[in-house]
Amino acid sequence: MPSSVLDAAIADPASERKPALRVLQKGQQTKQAIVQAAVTLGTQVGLEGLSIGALAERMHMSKSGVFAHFGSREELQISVIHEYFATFEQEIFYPAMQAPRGLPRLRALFDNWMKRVAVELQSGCIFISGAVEFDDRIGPVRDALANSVQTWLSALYRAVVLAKGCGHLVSDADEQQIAFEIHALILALHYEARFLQKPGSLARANRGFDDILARYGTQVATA
Amino acid sequence: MPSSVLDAAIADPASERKPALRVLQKGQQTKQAIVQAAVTLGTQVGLEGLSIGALAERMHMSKSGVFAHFGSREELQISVIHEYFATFEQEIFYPAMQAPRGLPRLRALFDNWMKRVAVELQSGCIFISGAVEFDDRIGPVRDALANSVQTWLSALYRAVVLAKGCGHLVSDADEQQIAFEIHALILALHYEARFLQKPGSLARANRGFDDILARYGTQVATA
DNA sequence: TGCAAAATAGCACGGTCGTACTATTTTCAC
DNA sequence: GTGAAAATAGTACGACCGTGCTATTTTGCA
Repeated sequence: MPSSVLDAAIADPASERKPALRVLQKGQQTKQAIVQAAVTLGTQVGLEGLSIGALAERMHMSKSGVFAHFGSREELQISVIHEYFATFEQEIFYPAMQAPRGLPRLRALFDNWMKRVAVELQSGCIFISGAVEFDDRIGPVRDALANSVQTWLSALYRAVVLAKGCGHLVSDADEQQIAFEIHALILALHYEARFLQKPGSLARANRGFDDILARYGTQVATA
Repeated sequence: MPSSVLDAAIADPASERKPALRVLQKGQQTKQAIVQAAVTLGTQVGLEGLSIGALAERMHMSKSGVFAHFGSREELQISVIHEYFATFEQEIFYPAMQAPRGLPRLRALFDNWMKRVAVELQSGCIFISGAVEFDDRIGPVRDALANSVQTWLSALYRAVVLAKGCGHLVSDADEQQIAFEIHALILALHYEARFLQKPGSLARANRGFDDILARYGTQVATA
């Protein structure tokens, strides 16, 4: 899939002589707007609940007008997953990379995540709802979702490994276990705050994270 | 809703004179069979994915034949929730009550839960998928689901409180925090093992529970 | 400014859904 | 065995779904 003029020219050499292949401005522009709206809608009703008709209505477009941009519902769902992952990177991952390696960065990662969860408690998280919807299915949508989640959790895991490498975590700390437990806190927060609407959940997730650091952190880190 | 002949007689005094109101055997019998099949189907496709047509096909019945037992799809969903909760009680809660109060009982509760999760990793858990499906909806189905989950989590919470009361947990242990973290382990296990199919998840959930007990348990308990 | 191509709309089809209404079959006390 | 009531089947309706096909409109370089 060519994403720029350059890519298109490389992919199709004929375009050098026949310059009919030009930059499509309007199309890609509205497509991006559709995907944005689809993410908003998808966080509310899930990837499965996302329908082209409802999306078209929200965009003040016809069903076929929306449909033409993707060619299939699955392609729309995959676009939503990619876009959602991009905002995850933008809001959580990249800012955390500014923090110094080790425990500060790990803490920044978690804190940014928690800040985002505070938003998601009103709308929902596609990585969580999608996991439930596609856990026993196969196909490209599941693959896209699983890959995105895997990439994200790997980033978390690498932050833990790096923290241990910096001597910020005790030498016998199990990085996989720590990543598992951090993930667990986020999932429980979503469940108890969003579905059960139980107060104090946010504080409990934070406290759980602090406890993990207290258990595995070294004096070097706290100093 | 009269669930026995006695209840029916009490609810409607006329039935004493007019014995036309008799025990309906066949009907309730097949209704129970339908609910059982609906639970099996529901754990696979979720409460929202549960359709009367698919259920009828699996039961070798007509759509209207199945429908007549419930009167609405919502009532079917609620029946499924109740039935699912009952098996939760049967397989996890009641057996754990046999264990002595305190930490042994808490551990039995968790162990039984883990045993059930091992089964659910192939099929799914309605309490988890339902939470995602109904987290921003209102109505009787959401209420039934939330109530069942609340009841279940309260049982877990009370087991923690009881353990602390027995002196099996340190006096400054936060029971809500402990219940939150145990719940978190189960959710992460479902996510990582069922959706991501990551090996070692079961061991990590078990290790997380052991860590909680190691942190908050007293010498009295381990002795 | 014209004109090809891209973007969007309109329409139709087959499918599934929940459910209302009616007909048929089965159950079970007398 | 009979007959009323319960259980089940049959059928139809309107709504929404994804998607293919054919207009119509809009875009943007020549």
